[in-house]
Amino acid sequence: MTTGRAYHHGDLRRTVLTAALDVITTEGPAALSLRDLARRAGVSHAAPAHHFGDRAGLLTAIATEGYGLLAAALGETGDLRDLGVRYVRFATSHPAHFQTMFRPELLRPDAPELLAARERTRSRLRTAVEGYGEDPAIGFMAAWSLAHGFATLLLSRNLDDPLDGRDPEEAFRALTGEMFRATGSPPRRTGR
Amino acid sequence: MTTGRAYHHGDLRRTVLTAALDVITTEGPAALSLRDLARRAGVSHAAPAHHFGDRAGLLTAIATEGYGLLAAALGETGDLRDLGVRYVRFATSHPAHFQTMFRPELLRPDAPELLAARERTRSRLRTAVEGYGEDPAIGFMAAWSLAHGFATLLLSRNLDDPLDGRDPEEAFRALTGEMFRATGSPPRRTGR
DNA sequence: AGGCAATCTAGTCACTGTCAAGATGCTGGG
DNA sequence: CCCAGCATCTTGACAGTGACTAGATTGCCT
Repeated sequence: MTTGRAYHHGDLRRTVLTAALDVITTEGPAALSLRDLARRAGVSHAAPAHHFGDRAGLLTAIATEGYGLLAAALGETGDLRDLGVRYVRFATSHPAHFQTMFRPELLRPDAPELLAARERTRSRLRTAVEGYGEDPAIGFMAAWSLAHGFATLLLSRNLDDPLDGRDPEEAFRALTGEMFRATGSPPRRTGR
Repeated sequence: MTTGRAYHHGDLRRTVLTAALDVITTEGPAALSLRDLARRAGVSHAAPAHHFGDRAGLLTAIATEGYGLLAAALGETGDLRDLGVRYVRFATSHPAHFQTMFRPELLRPDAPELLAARERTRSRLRTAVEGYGEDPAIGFMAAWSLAHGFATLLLSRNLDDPLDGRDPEEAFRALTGEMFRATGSPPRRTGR
């Protein structure tokens, strides 16, 4: 019944994933209901569990995918400021992934695919920041904190007033301009 | 039964609140169960609802209290860097409040006490940052993003590696030192 | 053609939030 | 002093949820 073919939905895994992203985008990861996702996909209430195990498994899959997408979104820029802008852009264009990635209490903490994807993305960030300040670890934390804080406040609708209609990416660019103005090595511009 | 006096627990509201803070600290706001809190307080399953209405009401109360505590924790410093350190210190010493404050999807979005407390704290931040950069709104977002990002990454256990045993507050101080080094007006030191 | 594993269904259980109706104890006005 | 009213708490019920089990269906591989 439901969609046509009774058994073997075809691509249930992907269908559930995108439905989940929809829900998370509008109502947050806490509002996720496996049964609701099953209804949306037109399958029985226990079907999603077969693909993801349980709720934490589904969210872990989303987070893992998110780290992959983030790594791709960051690209190969050598410009630190561009890197930050891309980080912010990823958060606004993939809010569900972004939110889920930073809610460890909802994930399987030791899922190997997740750990691998996260480490790959993190080392990408780390090497990109290298050579900008004196202490690489401090510089890494500084750059990440700035971009992450901006993205987080943006998604939680805490920057609406100060932005006042401005484009978030442009605001972030201005913001980094003000802060990084005279650090050790100025960012070399790459063609974006 | 349970604790001695049958009816009229005495301070159920506060008891439930602190139990909730306990749970949120270790397992996050999503793991909160009103029935579990009732059990911990030795009270019937529907008793908490009388004080908070529903789950969102409880979390809204926590967030409201959090904004008050944050305003108090920020104090009256004129030193921008100290202000950031205090922001980070608040996040680490009141993790449950901090996390709840920035999860709007779990809160009553238009609770007047919440809006008032938030606006009071936010304007405190805004005026503190005023006069540091060129564009006040940009400076406000920059300072807040940096402190908030650091605090958020810290609480989600994303900075464990780069910190490598260092004291978070000291790391944040070093971090701001590197970033703000040559902005418009250097922070004037106040006796802390 | 036949079996096998992947996929999905159906049924169940304990748990949760929320609501309604009733019980209990405090408090202040006569 | 007492009793009416009110805040507080209990009890019971209902729908929705995640998770588990056993069984049905289907595509694939040899």
